[in-house]
Amino acid sequence: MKIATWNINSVRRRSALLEHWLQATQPDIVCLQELKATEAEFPFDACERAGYGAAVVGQKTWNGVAVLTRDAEPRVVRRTLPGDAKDKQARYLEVAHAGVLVASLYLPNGNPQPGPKFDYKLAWFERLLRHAQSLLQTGEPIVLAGDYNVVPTDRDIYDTRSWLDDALLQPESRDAYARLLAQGWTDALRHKHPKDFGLYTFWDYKRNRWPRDAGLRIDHMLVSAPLRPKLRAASVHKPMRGVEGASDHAPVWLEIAV
DNA sequence: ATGTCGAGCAAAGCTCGA
Repeated sequence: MKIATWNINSVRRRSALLEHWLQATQPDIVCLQELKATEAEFPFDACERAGYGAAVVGQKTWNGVAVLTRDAEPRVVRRTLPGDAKDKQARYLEVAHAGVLVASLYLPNGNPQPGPKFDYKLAWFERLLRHAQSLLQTGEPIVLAGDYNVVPTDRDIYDTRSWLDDALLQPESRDAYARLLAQGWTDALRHKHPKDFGLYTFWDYKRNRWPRDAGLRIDHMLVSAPLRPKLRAASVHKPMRGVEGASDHAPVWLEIAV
């Protein structure tokens, strides 16, 4: 079984690209982030042509997450991250499919820091930590996939110099991610490539960063203990960053033995 | 500070967010 996650950076701008990519790669489950669209604006038709059903948590202009399932309608488990009923940002969606619980999450960017946006990021992270702990305690096969907006270590970035003040590299952000892993989650991509440098998922549009391969690893797939021994492969679909009209993120995928 | 995208507002170039 193949599961993928992709920060698509506007699902309307890239609906044709999404359709072609689905047809070419055929993952069983796909998590999308940064739809920049409401549910009404979501290209259900393009997904359907590629053979996918879709569940969408959308919002006008910003954020937005979705989960697509091949040859099936997704069974939605929850549409919000628990812990703050006043938080209306579309950043979390949980679906059950083929015996796996899959979450598509879009953690707040947090820039500029310090400031209210960074505070929101850290508060969202604490909510995720609490919910992830309760999910782990079920003992079920679970994948938490998405754009975490965290560069876990200096191995996950080309060079830290121009990013030292960025919210993605702050010690508080990295500490929260480390505490999440310490609960018992496995970072699938890093687990399969423990020593690799150049394992990136995001290349900023600015400053010629894609041609220079000046990337960051911020899109992660965390799997629960029952899935860890079943992990066959995990990788980045890097060519998708180089196509005409690309998102600034490449898809990440993993394969589980069934 | 810079750089490049995408969306929104509204009719063109700005602002915001990333």
